[in-house]
Amino acid sequence: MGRGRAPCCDKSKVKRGPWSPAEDLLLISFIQKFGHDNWRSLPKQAGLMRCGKSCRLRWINYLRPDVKRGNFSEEEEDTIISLHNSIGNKWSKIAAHLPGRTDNEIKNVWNTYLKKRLSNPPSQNSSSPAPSPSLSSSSSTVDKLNYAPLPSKVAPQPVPPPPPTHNALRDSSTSTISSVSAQKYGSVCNFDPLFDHLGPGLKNVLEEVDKPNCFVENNDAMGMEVPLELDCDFWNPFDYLEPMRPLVEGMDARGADVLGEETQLPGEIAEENKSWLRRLEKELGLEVSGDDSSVPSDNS
DNA sequence: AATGACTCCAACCGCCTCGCT
DNA sequence: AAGCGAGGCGGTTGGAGTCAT
Repeated sequence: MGRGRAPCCDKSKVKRGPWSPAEDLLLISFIQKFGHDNWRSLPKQAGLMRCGKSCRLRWINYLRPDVKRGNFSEEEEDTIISLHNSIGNKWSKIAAHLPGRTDNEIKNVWNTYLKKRLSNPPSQNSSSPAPSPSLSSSSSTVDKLNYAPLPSKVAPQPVPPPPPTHNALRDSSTSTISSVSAQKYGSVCNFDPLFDHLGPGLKNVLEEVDKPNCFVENNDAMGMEVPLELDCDFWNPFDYLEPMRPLVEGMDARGADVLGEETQLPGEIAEENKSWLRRLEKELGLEVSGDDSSVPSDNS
């Protein structure tokens, strides 16, 4: 009589293992449009060959706009230790005290780093303190799959400034980006100058993500609105893609001028970014645009 | 250069809880 | 009250990257 738990999905028909960028984009796009009322039915509706649980986990642990990545601060570590002392392995409860951190991440940090540190405290005056987990992670698989820069142990990358907030974008007097012509950024899909250089495949993917809900193109001032479903300031698909977009001097991670002046003429894109686009298209298995034949096909 | 041990963390698994009927 | 389905949680694992030899 139905004893035993029904499997959450037909495991023979679902894809498992690491998520591809294209799957991430599908999931993000769907949740932006429709939210996630029903995780079980979500993958089918979104066109994902994934288990609902897997989608939920991927969203919560990685794709949510408010997920904080990178080093745990000392305060955060202290909070974890202190809460763990009092409530034990209640990772979700601990995570509730650390905005932007997920239970899974906290659990991993505890198991791989904090637990060891506590059981084997660094000797007094040690000149080689135990590395923080994020610092020791270097550029592992994780970095490859997460589409977000993590500090490297060897040569920490400069962390790009956070994306401009929705309000900042609206405020033409303060936004560095808004110093560029409103015409250029008037439409959401054109927000990133790189859009002009996308091949058709990547353009379709990114526009699909951006168009319906990430912003609404009503074009007063900058013409941008945050979707009702997402309580976030700003989301740019470029921030989530792998390989990581190269940093170009004088520009932020999305290629926007960070100096308050236009370092590039409208429509001009750093070669590094063009090359990055081509690699991205190849990686995603999309049609590679041909407007840039000068870019070497491989090895950066 | 090769390779085996170790580290780390995303993803999976299965149980628990909760809400609905 | 009991059964069921779905979401949530915590433990565990797989495998890529790094380090040591």
